[in-house]
Amino acid sequence: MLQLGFIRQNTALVKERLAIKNFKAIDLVDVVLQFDDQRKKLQLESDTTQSKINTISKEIGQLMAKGEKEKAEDKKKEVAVLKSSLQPIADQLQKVESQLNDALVTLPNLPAKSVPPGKTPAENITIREGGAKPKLFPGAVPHWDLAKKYNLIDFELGNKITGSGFPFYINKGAKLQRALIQYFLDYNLAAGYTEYQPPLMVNEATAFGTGQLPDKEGQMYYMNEDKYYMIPTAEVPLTNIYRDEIVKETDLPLKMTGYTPCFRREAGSYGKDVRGLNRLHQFDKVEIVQIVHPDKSYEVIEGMVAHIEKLLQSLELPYRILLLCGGDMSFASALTYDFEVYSAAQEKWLEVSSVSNFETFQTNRMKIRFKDSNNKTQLVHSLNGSSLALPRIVACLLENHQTENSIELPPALHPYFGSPSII
RNA sequence: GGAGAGAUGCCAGAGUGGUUGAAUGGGACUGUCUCGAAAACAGUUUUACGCCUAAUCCGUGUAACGAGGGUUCGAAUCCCUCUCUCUCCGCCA
Repeated sequence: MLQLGFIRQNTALVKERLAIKNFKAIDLVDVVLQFDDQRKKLQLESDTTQSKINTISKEIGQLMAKGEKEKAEDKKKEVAVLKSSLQPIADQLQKVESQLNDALVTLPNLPAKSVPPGKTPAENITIREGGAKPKLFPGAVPHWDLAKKYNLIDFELGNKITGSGFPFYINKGAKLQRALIQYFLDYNLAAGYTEYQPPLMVNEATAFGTGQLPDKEGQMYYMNEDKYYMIPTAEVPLTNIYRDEIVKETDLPLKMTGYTPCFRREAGSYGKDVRGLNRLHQFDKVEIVQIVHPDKSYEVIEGMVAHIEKLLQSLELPYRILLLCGGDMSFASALTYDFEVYSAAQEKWLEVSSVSNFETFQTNRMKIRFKDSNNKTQLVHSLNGSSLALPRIVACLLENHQTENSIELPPALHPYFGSPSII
């Protein structure tokens, strides 16, 4: 969430930036400030009264010790009066605080200066492209056909066992998944990330910390009995590792990576977008997360982009990097780059990674801070990126590298897969 | 799932109703000493939100001893609920 002090000091700028993000309820900014004014006023009243009560209570203690009971009784009456006057103020304060909080939490993060205006994905800016689109032979087919032909993935079986969007990976298909995960993790470890295997279910505080709640509640599977959410991405447990902590400045940057299945309800999705591996309810992903010094985050995000770009190059897939426009960015992000790979048989681009700088939006919710050289506590910045989401990578590997009677894998995968091709 | 014990500051660990935001020890930091270091000695050492302020300094108020309620003039200390940890039993990959 945004920092109140910042909103107060830069009200015009905040409104201007929110507009770039295509946020409709700009008036909420003023509402927030009004609630904050009320809150301060009420707190002053409440604190002053409480202070008086505390003073008198101490006096009562001293009187009792001296045995001056009557005087003490008089003081008690005094306190009773103060307390009854405090009650309505305290109630009001609590109400205003929760109203303030509700409104504040509804405001999305401000887009960075470099974010282009725009409302739809069409207005995203292509930063660069790499890798050549392959020329497929006549008769080349989409990945769902290849998956069947080589018995790699069974979608129907997944339907039987769970439901649509929960495929089985079989034989070489399962091994390819395992190879990719291992390769991606090793690649991240070599770049200095620490590997974590986090829980796949998280509690409410955790889901709130990274911004899934209250905004994207319907996107997550929920365990009603235990009040746990299935993670939609490893970002959620990984970023929350340092929730409510004041880290040492010298420990920054904190770099975490982890492989997890991800669970998304994807309510409302249908049609050809969900065909095959394009959109699933459960999929595998390797994630990278960084907690960094606020001065460094924009440098770090470029580093993360370069990191993922090299990984994609090693897979020999045609890709492009998009700078997302204001309207297409997520609620919590200040700057997002999307990576898309070209699916040659479907003849379309598929998103396989999203790299974002959240600045203090998440860390303000999670209270992840550090002490700077002046010994002042301030919020760190958080970032994350997929490196990478597996299904669409698999789809493109299968489609783009298919030959008449096999699928050739890029050399980087050979040691992990144990063979140069899928036959 | 059943029975019992417990949850205090960076860590260990006191504290069972009244100057306790919190003893003591350790750690960390600062200073003295030293060529430097160690030792010794002295000092400092939580966070959030108000007020004051040019100030994120200083001063000052309120709150926080797992979380949320309650009793009381007053609660870390008493009561209730929840969460978590430990021990024993049961179950079990």
